[in-house]
Amino acid sequence: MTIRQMCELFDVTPRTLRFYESRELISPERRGQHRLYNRRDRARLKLILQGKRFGFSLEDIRQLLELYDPRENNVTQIAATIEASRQRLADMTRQQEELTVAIDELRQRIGNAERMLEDRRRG
Amino acid sequence: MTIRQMCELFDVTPRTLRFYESRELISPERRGQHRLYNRRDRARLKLILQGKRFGFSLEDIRQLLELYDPRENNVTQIAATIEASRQRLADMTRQQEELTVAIDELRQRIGNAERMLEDRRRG
DNA sequence: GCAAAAGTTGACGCGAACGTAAAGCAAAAC
DNA sequence: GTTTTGCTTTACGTTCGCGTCAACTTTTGC
Repeated sequence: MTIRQMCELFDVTPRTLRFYESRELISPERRGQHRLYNRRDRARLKLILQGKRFGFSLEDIRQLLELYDPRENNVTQIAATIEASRQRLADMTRQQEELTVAIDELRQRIGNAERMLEDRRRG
Repeated sequence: MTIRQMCELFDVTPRTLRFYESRELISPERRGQHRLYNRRDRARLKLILQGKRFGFSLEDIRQLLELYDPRENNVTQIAATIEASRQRLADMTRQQEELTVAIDELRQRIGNAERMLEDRRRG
């Protein structure tokens, strides 16, 4: 799959893909000079974009990707990856709890505002 | 409450508080030249920091704050605020759904990695 | 075979969200 | 009473995550 096809599939620009590659988040094969993306690359990109929506930095995401398909077989490296991942998991569970509360409150606020707006419009 | 007290309470720098003020996210009183923060300011700052953890921009957050305690009484303004807030709510619910799935998967990955690590250490 | 399209590597630019250093004022401590 | 402490504004600097040329090669269509 070419870079253009990837861009259309995931709604990103070529610049973005090359940038992620420069940060070692993806590493497509080369046919001559051109890049070729396979299933693994697509899976990684999907995770990258998801991680971004959760507010993680690209460096955080890079570490998570190590867990999802490891390149390093060093034992201490793996342990470090696990530890970093545990931290991300803690971030995510806390965020989930906060989200639940925040969503509930936001719904109520919107409801109030809607009623207030209706009152204003009538009288 | 002085700027320094705010900083300690919320673990931010004075620069950050002044920056948020310049973006009209908070507007503390003045005693002479000095800033004084009240309960309302603290509530707003709490929401700001929470919004940031959810990955919202300061501009997104500014619009949400309008909903939480409105300054504008203009009807069309209120309607716009409600609409923007609905969008944020949609973002948040989607993020919540994604988070649930992602947390589940990450837990499994960590579990796998831990078992793998144990195997390596033994053999 | 040759132009156009698609891809490549620099390199500089940019907005967001602050960091940081400089220079000054003002109340408070000694 | 002057030195320290705490806050102020002004302004330039920095990092992240790309956007945007520019200049070049490579592949593809006709």
